[in-house]
Amino acid sequence: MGQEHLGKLQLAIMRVLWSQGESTAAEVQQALEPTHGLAPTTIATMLKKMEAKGVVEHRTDGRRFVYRPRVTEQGVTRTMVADLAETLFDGSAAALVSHLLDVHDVDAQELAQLKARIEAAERARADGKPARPNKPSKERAR
Amino acid sequence: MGQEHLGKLQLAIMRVLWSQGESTAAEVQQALEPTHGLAPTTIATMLKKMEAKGVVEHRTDGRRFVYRPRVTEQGVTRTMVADLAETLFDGSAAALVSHLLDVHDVDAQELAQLKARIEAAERARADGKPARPNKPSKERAR
DNA sequence: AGGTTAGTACTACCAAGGTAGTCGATCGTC
DNA sequence: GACGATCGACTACCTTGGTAGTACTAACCT
Repeated sequence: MGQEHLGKLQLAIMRVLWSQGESTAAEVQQALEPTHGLAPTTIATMLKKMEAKGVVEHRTDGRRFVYRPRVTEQGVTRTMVADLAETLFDGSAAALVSHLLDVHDVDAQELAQLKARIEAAERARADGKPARPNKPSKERAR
Repeated sequence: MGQEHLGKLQLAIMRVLWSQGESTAAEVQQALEPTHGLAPTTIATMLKKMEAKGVVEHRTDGRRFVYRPRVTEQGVTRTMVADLAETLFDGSAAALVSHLLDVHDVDAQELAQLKARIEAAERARADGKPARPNKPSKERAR
């Protein structure tokens, strides 16, 4: 099963891969050097574990391993947010949004932007557009 | 630092404590029986670990341990959401909301509610003070 | 060719969540 | 007073993320 459930370091590594495209462990390590001062071997090990999990894959170029993402940023973000929404809000995206408005600060400017987005979404609904053919709305029974 | 960072089982246990108030390990286990079919010892161990972390505490009633939450549901939810927003959206609540509108289905009715909330928040901003009119009851009981 | 270097593999550790068995003290009962 | 049922304590194991040292090997440099 493709668990696209990543930890912080794994996320950071994926971001390098997403933005830089194919990279070797050393390249990833260099990119992460400023923020995470980690040993090259740490990155290499992490990449290996991530390959075992299926989120990256590698090809061999001479004796270097060139890694490439196997999942998209959207996909990862999506499943991670969905997962949190699931455990915390019984799967309701609306409840999560609600919580965010309640408890986390969103400044006036952002509020206005959000309102515009919502109105856009409403218009899309009204136009009868499926808005976005996404996954088959899996029943969240529980 | 109070790590109020809970896993799924820990969350489930906390929910029992939050809704039932003080409970023994056995009571928690019984409450969770239908959904998680776990051994009583598992719950007891988990409670012990959770106490070590500071999210619950116990008092002794005869030889039974009666556990009680030390953190609130709001607090836990808040830090967990904030944490996800941090790792995924660089701490921006607005970006997370944006993502939710983008990618996760929020039906028309929910959109309308959300819009109302945003407008309320905007008014609150303008008035400078609190005011949280209708909170759509975070409804998750089953 | 021989030595240095780069780069992966292998191995090991720690912490935390999750899962559960066994032990020991105690309580109620016969 | 012995006896089984309770219940917490202790212990152990598995998994995963995170971290890194050591070993091996192939390439490169002189």
